[in-house]
Amino acid sequence: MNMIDESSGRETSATRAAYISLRQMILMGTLPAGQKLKIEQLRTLLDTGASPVREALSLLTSDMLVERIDQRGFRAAPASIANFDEILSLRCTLEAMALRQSITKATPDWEERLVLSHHHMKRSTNTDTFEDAHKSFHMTLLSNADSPMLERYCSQLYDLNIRYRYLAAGGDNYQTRDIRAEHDTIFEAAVQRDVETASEALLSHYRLTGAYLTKQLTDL
Amino acid sequence: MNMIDESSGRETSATRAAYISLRQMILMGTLPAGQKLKIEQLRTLLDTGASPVREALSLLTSDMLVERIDQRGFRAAPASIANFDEILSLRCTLEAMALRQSITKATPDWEERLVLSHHHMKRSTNTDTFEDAHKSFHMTLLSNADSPMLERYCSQLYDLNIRYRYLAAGGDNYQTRDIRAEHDTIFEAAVQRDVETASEALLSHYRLTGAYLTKQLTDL
DNA sequence: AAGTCAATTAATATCGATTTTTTGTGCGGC
DNA sequence: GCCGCACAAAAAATCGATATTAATTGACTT
Repeated sequence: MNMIDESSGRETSATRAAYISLRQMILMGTLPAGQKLKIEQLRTLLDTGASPVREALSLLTSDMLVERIDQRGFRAAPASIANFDEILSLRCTLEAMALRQSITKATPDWEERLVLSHHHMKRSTNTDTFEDAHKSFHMTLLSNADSPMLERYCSQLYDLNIRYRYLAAGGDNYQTRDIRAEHDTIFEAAVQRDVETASEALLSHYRLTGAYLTKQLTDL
Repeated sequence: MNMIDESSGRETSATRAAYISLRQMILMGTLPAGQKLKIEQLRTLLDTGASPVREALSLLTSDMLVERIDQRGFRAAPASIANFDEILSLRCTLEAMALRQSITKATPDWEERLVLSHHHMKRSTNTDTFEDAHKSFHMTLLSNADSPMLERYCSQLYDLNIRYRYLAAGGDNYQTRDIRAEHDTIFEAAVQRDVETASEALLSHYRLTGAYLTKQLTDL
């Protein structure tokens, strides 16, 4: 979302706290897709007021994680194979676009950030840390495109995708394939400023994961 | 945005009313880009409560027409040439994608809707009506892609673009070129299910308008 | 003259209560 | 037995007031 968060850290507003909790709960499936989200229910669950909850839900609407129906409250965004396919397809288009721009404009600074985030990702051991590092790596890849809206869309789509990973197998779909190698390929190509190889690798990375998840999702 | 509005018409909620007014004011420049949006100020301006205003602003955040800074309120999204270029570039990519899918899946029903919206657009005389009909035509073109998120993005970007038209010349940039012919070309190609011609025409339509607006914007 | 800090002011965020609106239910009428 | 209607319960939207937080001002120091 576009809530500008200066150097995070401290517990700022009640709204922000609610936003973060709710977001997490929706991504991880604690709040199932499609479920009605009643203010009162969440108010007690998060132990906060109705206003922060309401506002947090409004904000989640920007992320397409929550739907708002006028006069009829909120619900967690529904999930479906069709929706998953759509996300996948949009990601492929938009990330490819962003990555191309990013590499084209490559600078030493970006290169360094890339090296670092790649390194962090490789070091991350537990699933939780890895999740963050993984997103960070992917976003760093795109960060040099110098296109805030495009980056925002990509970030949004990335998060939407997370939800389907949890849906498919409790969020732990990383060990199943040799993802490391795929990341390395993308990383190397990016550093070499090889646009074609990098975007090919990125797309294939997504399509493989996509196919894998689709299978999981249809099976159950 | 994704506020699901069943068969509009009646004045539903105060929030919705505020949303519509504020949106219009931002698009038309009544509320200038980048301006701080104080709740109290808007509350009196719209003659409504603080809660609806606040919520409306939150919703406008989804449309990227308003930015929210935690603990520091809202402001109208800034405008810049860079931002305009970004919008243009994203529109080209996403609309081309949508149009391709739309035409590929062409059905008689879609064709009919297209004919109708094209007709309406041609009939629209005054600027105000035309604006709606124009958007409707463009969205109908994409509506058969059967990809809600993609359509939402396109709609969003369309609206963001409107703002720059107003910024450039009071919203009335239509008479300046022979837009009719361009629309006709797109329309004909779409009905003929000629993907290549249609997307080429659409892109050129956007790029021409883009170049024109960029010129206007830099001149002043 | 510039920078810092405290007090003041302005604006946002939040709460608790009230008003609308929607949803759910049972009672006749057909 | 099913539809439509009033009524009751539940939930959302909204209001008005208060608590927090950020922005501003101006005196004071260096």
